[in-house]
Amino acid sequence: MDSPKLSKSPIPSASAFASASASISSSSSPVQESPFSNYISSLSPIKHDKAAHVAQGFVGLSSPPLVFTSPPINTLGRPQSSSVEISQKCEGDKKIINESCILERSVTESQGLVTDIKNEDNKDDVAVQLGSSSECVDEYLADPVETDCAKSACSVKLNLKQSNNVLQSSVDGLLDLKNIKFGSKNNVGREVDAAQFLSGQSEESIERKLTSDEKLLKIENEQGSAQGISDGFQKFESDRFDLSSKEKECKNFGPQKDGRGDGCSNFLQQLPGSLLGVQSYEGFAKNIGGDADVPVHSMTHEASELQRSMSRRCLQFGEAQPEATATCSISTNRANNIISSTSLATNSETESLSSSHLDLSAKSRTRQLVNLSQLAMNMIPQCYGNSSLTVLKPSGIGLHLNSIVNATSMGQGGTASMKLAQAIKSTSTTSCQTTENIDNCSDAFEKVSTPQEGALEQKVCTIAGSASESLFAEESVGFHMTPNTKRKFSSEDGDGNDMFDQQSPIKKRKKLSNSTDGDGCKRCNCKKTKCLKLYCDCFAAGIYCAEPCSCQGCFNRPEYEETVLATRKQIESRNPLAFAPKIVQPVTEFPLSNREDGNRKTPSSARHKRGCNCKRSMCLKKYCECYQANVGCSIGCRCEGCKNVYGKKKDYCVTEEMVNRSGEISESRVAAKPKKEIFHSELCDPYRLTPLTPSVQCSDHGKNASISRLLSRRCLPSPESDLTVLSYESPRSPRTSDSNDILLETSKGNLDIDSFCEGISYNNAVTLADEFHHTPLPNHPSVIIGSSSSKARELTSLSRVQLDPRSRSLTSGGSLHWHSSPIMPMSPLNDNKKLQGLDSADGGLYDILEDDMPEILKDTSMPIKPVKAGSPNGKRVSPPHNLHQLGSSSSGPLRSGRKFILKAVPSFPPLTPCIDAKGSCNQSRNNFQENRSND
DNA sequence: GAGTTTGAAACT
DNA sequence: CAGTTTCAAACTC
Repeated sequence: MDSPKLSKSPIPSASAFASASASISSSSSPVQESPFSNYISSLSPIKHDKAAHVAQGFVGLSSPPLVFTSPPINTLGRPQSSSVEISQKCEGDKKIINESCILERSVTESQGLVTDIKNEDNKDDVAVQLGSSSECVDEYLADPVETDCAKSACSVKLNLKQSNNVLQSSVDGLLDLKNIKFGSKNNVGREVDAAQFLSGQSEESIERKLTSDEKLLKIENEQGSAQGISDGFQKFESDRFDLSSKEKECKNFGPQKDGRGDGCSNFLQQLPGSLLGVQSYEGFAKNIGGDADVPVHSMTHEASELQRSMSRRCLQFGEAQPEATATCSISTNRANNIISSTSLATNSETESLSSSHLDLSAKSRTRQLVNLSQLAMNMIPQCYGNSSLTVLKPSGIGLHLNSIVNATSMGQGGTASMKLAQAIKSTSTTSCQTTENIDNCSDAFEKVSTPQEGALEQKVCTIAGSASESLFAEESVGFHMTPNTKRKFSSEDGDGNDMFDQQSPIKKRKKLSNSTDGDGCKRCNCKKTKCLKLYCDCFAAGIYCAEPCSCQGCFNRPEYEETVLATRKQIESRNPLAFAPKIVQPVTEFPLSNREDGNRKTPSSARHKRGCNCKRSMCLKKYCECYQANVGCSIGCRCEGCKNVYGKKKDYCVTEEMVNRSGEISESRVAAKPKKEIFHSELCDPYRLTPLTPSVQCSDHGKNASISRLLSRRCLPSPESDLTVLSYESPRSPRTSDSNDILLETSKGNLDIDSFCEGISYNNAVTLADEFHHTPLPNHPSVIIGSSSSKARELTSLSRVQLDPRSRSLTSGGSLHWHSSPIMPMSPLNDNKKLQGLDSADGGLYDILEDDMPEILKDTSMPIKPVKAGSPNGKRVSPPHNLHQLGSSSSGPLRSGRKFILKAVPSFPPLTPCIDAKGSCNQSRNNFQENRSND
């Protein structure tokens, strides 16, 4: 994990903000970029922890910070920056009685930031929102009670609105001011929290500051600057729980009725999650008190805890996700967001629950929603329109063995990864906090929630799990849900803090239950490594050792956080992917027939990133990491006599072989293959080396990187070959089948994001990212082709070449690309040169991306789907044929890529909100279709 | 529970 | 990069 310090240090964030602000002005693109970074960060524990790490995440990539700063998604960058600006303005203008001026300024600035997006209408909206936000703040400050109520109410509304807006916008595929606005709004609120929080200021100090500001604000309010507080409040009371109505309003999305809404949200955001939040919450509760089922007191208490936890979470998650500023917790917030958005259902119960919850989480929600939406857009354009839930899941592609075990056994829960915990560090809370937060949330739900509680909770859990899992692509890439989380959920009390406290009885209980419950959580028994090496499952999984552990001299504990972090850094320096999930789920699922043995269907054709090296266990024992992870062996495995019940390497290879045969591409590739790969392929397929190296192979952290390079190069001996690969895959070849499945799912309308996301192989993710960055969705067909993990690489390389015209020039630029929003239209035309250059020029960056990148990013699943859907031509794909044709017919690989795309495109149509989101995408898409029709 | 086996991680 | 050592989990008894 990244050093917590980085995440802690406000400086990075500040710089990020500044850059973000700058980037904001540039256009929506920056925003889009952030999601990837987030994914990346989430996926790789290392990067997650720190906000900074986003930028740092792929240090090697040299991604420009600005890129990451994308506004909405990258809450860090934009939000903060905007918030900073706003705050500065506010402070500077404190004396200014006329809010309108402030608002106008803020609006103007915000508009300036959003230069590209600017629309008159939007402007109005922005102005309204901004003003409202400021008003809200002022109001809040002015009248603690009423404002609190109003705020809470507003926050609820805002949350809903924002979420709705975000969702809607996402659905609409619109990356626009709204998102930006939200980001900026959020930023405003955050700034206070984040800045102070990060700076280590105590809540009290914050409160004092607010108080001081309050006076000024009060004055402003008195002058009637805040129109709507009273009105809004009244309205709120009348409608406060009418979430549906709010939601409608949000959907209307027009200028927000109440400026307050924004302001409230802002205010909430500003709340550090400390006293302010509590106060607001209290006020809210008091106001609502009569109606509230739960005693105000308890609610307040919880609220305070939630706020605190939120803050912590925010920090943690913020680190976990670069995008998130200190304020939001990703998993929980997301869950909340999702819940609120998804379950916005008008139920009073839900309302009450959501209201309390929303208030608390309001800050993060918008952000999260934005992030999610963006992520979804970036990652899964097709799914973008769908609920955030779907999006979430995808993120968690890779998992540590521990995580996997847990995940498999658990299903939902998971403890916050160490990474997250590290993020927490800044807050001085332990890693357990994440879990704690979750617990708190769950508790809050329980207390506040009504009958739906269970459902909501479950949703939350699911969401959290998905989020964690996904970002692990999310980290959660990001987030690795560990057994601990599960425990907490399961446990009633679930005191997150105690989670890691070995001595706490609760832990013991948990341990007992856990050990027996088979949550799958591994606990270490390290004796010599002090749990500071990858030998330690806990450490490797990014979690602190807990009570269940029997380790000796353990330093993998919150109290030794610095040591842990330092060690992690060291290890990461050696192998950036050391803490990345070992199991990746390539999109490609081989035909069941291939997995005969796979009696236990490998959940999603997941594979071990590096593959196993079993010699004697025949992959039938837990010695085998593949087996242990319940995944089949793949080409990447060097195992001998593989009998993995989840999937024999041989089968895997056979599948590849089949593909190859159909494509007949393999030979040329084989020639190019490096010895190692040949060796692998040979193992798999004596006759033919599988041209496509499974993503798994790529995953060898350091070592594999080189391999991956070789592979990519091999794959790209000629642009044509690349094309061939693409074309080849595009058809319904076995490989494509996976993609097709995905498409089918999507077409059904039930995009199984989870599976989809999970399905994305680590490498694929990289590919995907590249593709996204480089290519607009319309062009993605090629990407689609690469759905299979093995394909992923080729595709990746190919996509790079084809998709990213800049690949050459931007060797390091890869990072940029990576970060760049997927939406960014890529120049459809790529030169063969680029392809060629790709191999050599890409160099480390690509390697990093491919090998190191979370598969989610790489995953071309998105494109795949379209391909699949569009794969009427599936058979057409005779590999050589396509290659040559493409190559010959089209002047260059690029062209061939286009052709391929054309074929694939047809399937796309349904897909993508993302694409639709941007006109450019649509245009390209249309063009593409046209070309296709012409062809 | 001790000892053995195993393969990943770490080291050279 | 390959080989060796170290380590801890998995396994066996």
